[in-house]
Amino acid sequence: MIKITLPDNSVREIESGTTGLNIAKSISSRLAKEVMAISVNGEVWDLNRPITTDANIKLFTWDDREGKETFWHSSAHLMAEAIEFFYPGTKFGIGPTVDTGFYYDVDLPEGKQLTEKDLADIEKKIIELARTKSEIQRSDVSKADAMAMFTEKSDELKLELIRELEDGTITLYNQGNFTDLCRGPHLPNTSYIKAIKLTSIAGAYWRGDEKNKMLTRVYGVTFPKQKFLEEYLVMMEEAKKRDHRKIGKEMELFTFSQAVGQGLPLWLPKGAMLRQQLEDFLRKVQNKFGYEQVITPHIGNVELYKTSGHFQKYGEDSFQPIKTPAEGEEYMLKPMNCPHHCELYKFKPRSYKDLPVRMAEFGTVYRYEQSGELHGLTRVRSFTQDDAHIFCRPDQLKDEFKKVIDIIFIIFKALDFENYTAQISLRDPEKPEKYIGSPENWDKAEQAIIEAVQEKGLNTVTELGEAAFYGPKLDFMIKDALGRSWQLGTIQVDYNLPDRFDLEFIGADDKRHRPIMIHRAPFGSMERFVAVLIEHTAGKFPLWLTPEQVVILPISEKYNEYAQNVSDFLNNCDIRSLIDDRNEKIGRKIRDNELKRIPYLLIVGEKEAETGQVSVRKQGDGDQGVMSKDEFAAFLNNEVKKQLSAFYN
RNA sequence: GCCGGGGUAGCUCAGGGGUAGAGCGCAUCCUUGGUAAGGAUGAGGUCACGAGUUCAAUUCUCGUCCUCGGCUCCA
Repeated sequence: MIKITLPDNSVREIESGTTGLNIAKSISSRLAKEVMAISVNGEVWDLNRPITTDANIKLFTWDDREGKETFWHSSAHLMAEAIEFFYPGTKFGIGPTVDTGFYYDVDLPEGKQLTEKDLADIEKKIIELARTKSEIQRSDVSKADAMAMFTEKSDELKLELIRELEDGTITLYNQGNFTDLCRGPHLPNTSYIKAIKLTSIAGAYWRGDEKNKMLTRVYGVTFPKQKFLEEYLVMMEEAKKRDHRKIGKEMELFTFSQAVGQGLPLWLPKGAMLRQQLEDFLRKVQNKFGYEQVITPHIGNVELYKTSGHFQKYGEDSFQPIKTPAEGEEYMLKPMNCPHHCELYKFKPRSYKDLPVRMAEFGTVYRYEQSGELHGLTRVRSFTQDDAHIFCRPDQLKDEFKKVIDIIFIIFKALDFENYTAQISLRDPEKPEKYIGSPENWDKAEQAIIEAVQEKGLNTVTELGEAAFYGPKLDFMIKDALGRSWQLGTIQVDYNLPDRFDLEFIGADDKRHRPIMIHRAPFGSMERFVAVLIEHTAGKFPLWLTPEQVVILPISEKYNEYAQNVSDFLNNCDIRSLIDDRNEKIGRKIRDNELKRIPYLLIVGEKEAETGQVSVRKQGDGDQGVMSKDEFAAFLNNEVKKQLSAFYN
């Protein structure tokens, strides 16, 4: 007999060799049906693997991440079996799970190709295979046996993987006619898988290295119930409606032109207005935090970027230098603002009493991103950073860093961004050649971020190898409508640029000292931020950001005078745009489709003219009642306040 | 940059070797004047661009540009 301990700390005595599935059965028959995996002393196991020692266990179902992963991992194997059925001789790379579903990288036989049209057949086959209720069996094998087996299949992808494994740790999983090298765990049998959707097909480099062969990656997602699949499909449809590229076009916020060039966004009037609102908002916040606005040119001498180190790092992948009539003189479109700001810092000697110096600029930069990477407004070749650089003393660093976190919180709160991930990006200790600057400075910079984050009580994940080449950073990531993660806010600690630019301040000791630089951009870039904002609000921006809010619709011309009064009033309320149906003095004629998008409609008619009132309608919310001018003022202010309250809090 | 889909009216898309289609939108007129509407008529297209095959190319082939899904990259 062995002792197992459940998550609630209750202990059960069971026979040695009992499986997770049997334990689940002994608890309840319903759990036995839903359970998908078990953790044994912290390690996730197959349900049908015998437990032979005392253990802490936890059972996982579809509701647990571990349950889903086991489910999808088995699904990947099943898909591989189906693909092998249609394309014998296919070689299999890796088939892991992702956030939603799984994929398998496959190398199809010479001359064969998978297209979207083939997916339906594979889906059918998978369901067919699932229904056979094949057991998924685990077996330990020696390295030699594993090598022999995959040599016979001449699957050099698997052989490459096996070569890197240690003898004694190699396990195979088999279901039906398919055997795969795999660590597991897996479902007991294939019948759990009830519904499948193969979502897409794409190329992917073997082992993620662009020097390697390109394999075919098939993405899929499976569910234990048909209903879950249907819900998933509906959700994806809904998500597509929120795509900022679609809404941006419909609302006439921005566009692209082949003639202007790839990845170069053109902001339409309404989009420009929206963006300006965001800039004004941030400028106000930054003013409160002691920032000063600066303005720098869009180009800079190549030498400037050689000093900063950016040219050596990115020169070949940038827009190439611009020649001038002068022999040998070259300028670059600026790919970042920092070097310009360093020069601003240097324009006069700085005292320790002057620090911190906080320079802010909505600076437009130009980066030649790989063509395949461009994506709506989230990845473009010209974008405007809400950039600022803080030059401070070492003793001010942590405090300054924390204040930047505060600014980011103000922004996220005002715009209801709750589901962000804060990520500390540190250097990759195994690839020091990727970074500039001394290890001591890197240690200091990384430590400063970690401490500031701890003191702010921020939940973070830490990623090694994600740092910028000149310093570590704290990034705020937000997901778009389709669940893709984008970096928005970023704060970076930099000891290197001050060195390279030989920045100094005079200390209280009358000696020269090196300031530390913080790079930061709460929005990240205006382009990307607007994109994410569109997807979060589905184009229903907070009132204070809405391009057009109120329409006056007089019923007949003799009320124009009254409409004019209302219009004057609205103008005083900082309402940007008024549209009137028939009064040309106020505006152009309104179109029906425009009317549908406008949040507030005022109807000014005979009754209202007599009583001095307006009928107010709110889009999606119907009649708000008949109001006097003052009542309407109060109403509108209240609406604005509702939207602003988050900011005021 | 790489693999694989696309590019037909302002938008969403159908079609297909013989001079181009729908719905929505747009324009004009009518109707309606407490209404986020109804009707009639009409204007919009070198079928992304360039070359080739052909009696004939928007359709087939190749190249270029752009775009979409991934991969790689992301100062």
